[in-house]
Amino acid sequence: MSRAEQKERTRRAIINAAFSQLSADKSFASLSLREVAREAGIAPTSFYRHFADMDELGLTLVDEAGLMLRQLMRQARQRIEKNGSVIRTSVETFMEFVTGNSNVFRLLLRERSGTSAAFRSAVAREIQHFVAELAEYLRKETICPDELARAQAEAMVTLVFHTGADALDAPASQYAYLTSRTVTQLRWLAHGAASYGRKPKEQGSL
Amino acid sequence: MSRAEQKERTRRAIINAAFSQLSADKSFASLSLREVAREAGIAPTSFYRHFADMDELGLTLVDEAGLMLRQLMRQARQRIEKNGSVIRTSVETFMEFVTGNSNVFRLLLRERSGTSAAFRSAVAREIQHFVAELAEYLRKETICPDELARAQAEAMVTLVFHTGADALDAPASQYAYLTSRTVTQLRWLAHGAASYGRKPKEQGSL
DNA sequence: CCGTTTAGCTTACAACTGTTCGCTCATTCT
DNA sequence: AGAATGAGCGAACAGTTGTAAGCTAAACGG
Repeated sequence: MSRAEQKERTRRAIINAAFSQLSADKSFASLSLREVAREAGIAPTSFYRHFADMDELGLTLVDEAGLMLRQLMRQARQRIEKNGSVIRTSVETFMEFVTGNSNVFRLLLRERSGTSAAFRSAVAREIQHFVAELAEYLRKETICPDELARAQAEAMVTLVFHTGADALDAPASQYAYLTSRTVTQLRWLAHGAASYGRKPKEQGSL
Repeated sequence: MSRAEQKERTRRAIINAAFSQLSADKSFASLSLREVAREAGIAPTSFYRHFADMDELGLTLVDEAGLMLRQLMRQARQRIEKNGSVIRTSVETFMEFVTGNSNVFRLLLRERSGTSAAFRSAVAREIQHFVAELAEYLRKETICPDELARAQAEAMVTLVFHTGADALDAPASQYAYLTSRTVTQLRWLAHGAASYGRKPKEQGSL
C-alpha cells in the first residue's frame, strides 16, 4: 500500500471515529483528542500527523456534513420531478436525512450556535447554500423580487431545520405529525408571501 | 446575619458567577465547578453545600432564564396595548431581550439542543409557555381552530428565536434589518394561515 | 448556657486532558 | 544502493478536573 494511500486511510479512520462518537449526549466539544485517537486505532500523538488541532478536525466534519446536505438537495430535486408536490417532498426528504444521519445533523444543529466562531460561520455558510438555492427556485417559480424570495427561503429553511431538531427528541411515531405540521407552515408562508408581498404595510391589527 | 440568609447569599453568588462566565465562546457545558466556585469566592468543595451537581445548577439557570422570558411576555403585552402593532412590538421587545441579556438567551439557545436530555426538556418546557400563550391569543383574535393556532404560534416563535440567534453574531447595525425581515415573515404566516387555513389541501404546485 | 447543626475550609487523590520529545522503520526519492 | 522523508509509537510532563474526608467556628435550638 502506498504511503499517501495509507495516510488517507487513517485520516478517514479519525474522521469516522469522531462522527461515531457524536450522539445525543456527546457533542463535538465534549470529544477528546485521546478518545478519538483510541477509537481510530492510533496513538494520541499520531493525531497531529493529520490535524493540527481538534478544531481543524471539527471544521473538516462540518465540511463533510455540508457536503451531505448538498447531496440531499440534489436527491430532493430528483424526487420532486417525479412526484410533483414540492413542499411535501422536500420536507420528507429532509426528515429522512435527519433520522438517517442524526449524528451529522446534530453536529450542524449544535455547532450553529456553539462556542467556536469559526464553527458557527462554517455551519452558517453551509446553510446559506440551502437558502440561496431555494431562493432562486422561488424567484423563478413565483414573481417575487429578490429580497422577498430570500426572506421567504430563510423562513422556510429555519422551520424545516427546527422540525428536524424536534424529531431528534421525538419518538418515531411523531414523525408523520411533525412532517405534516411543517408542510402546513410552509404552505402558509408561500401563500402569505404570494398574496401579501405586494402590500407589506400594515394590514389588519397584526 | 442569619444563617439561612447567608446561605441564600452565596447561593446567589454561585448562580451569578455561572451566568457571568457564559459568553459567546463559553457554554454551560464548558464551565467547571472549580472555576464557578472560584468566581463565587468559595472553596470548590463548598459548592456541594448548595448544589448536588453542576447539572442541578444548570437546571436552576434554565429556570431563571425561563422566568425572565415570562417577564418579557408581560412587558410585551403592556407595550402592545399602548402601541397597537402586535407583531412589530413583539419582535422588537424580544430583540431587546436578546441584546440586553445575551448570555441568558444563549443559554436557552444552546441547551435547547445540548447534550443533556434534562436540559433540553427544561428549555422546551419554557418555550412552550411562549407558544401556548401566543396560540391562545391567535385563537381569540382570529377564528382559527385550536390545532392551527398552535402550529402558527410554533412557527412564529421558531422564527423569532432564530432571528435572536442571528442577532448574536451580527453587528448592531444589522438589528433593524433582522427585525423588519422577521416582521415580514410573521405577517406572511399570519396572512397565509388566515386565508389558507380553511383549505389545507393542495393548491398550486407547491 | 451548652450541645447540635452546618457553611465553609484545607488537604488529598485518582483520573483525565493536550502536547513535547525522541525514536523506529517502512516507503520514497535520487 | 543509499540517503531522506514522514507516519506512528511510547514515555513523560504539567495542568486541570470532580470529589472524598475531616476539621473549624459561628449560628442555632433547647
